[in-house]
Amino acid sequence: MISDSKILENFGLRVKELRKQNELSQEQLAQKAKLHRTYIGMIERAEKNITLLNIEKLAKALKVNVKELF
Amino acid sequence: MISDSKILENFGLRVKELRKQNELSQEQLAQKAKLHRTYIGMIERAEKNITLLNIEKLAKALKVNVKELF
DNA sequence: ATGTGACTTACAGTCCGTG
DNA sequence: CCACGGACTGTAAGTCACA
Repeated sequence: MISDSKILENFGLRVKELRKQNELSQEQLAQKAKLHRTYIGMIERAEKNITLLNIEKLAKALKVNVKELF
Repeated sequence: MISDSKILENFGLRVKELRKQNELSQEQLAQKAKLHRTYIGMIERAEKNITLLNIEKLAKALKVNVKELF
């Protein structure tokens, strides 16, 4: 746990949920978002405090507005 | 310019807008969000790629959901 | 009240791998 | 296919003096 806030957890769960809906593996999502495969895993497990530019990359790869990730 | 994306700009403008609506100075917002005054300025000017935990701090200080910052 | 340059420390993010 | 680890590099976090 890197923080006592739930926001990273919720964000990670949301990414996982949308990734599944798009039938993507972590690796495929990583490719689409131009991020590293291990990093996607860390985000889903709420182990990293993601930055805004990468949030946008994920939103695009998952075909949703940034808003819908929250 | 730290990126060719507009998301940091839009985010900064949104923070500034909400800050004005709450009639706060950058200094006062910084205090409420437990961030540094100069850091708030950098965010509003889109000079920093803010992380999710700090986005949450700003949302709380501005009394909106994270969603509403986008 | 805010912008800016300079700075150090912490951690975002990558890359190699394993079970 | 994913969780997790170690080692690494780049950049965000956070602060300050001064304009």
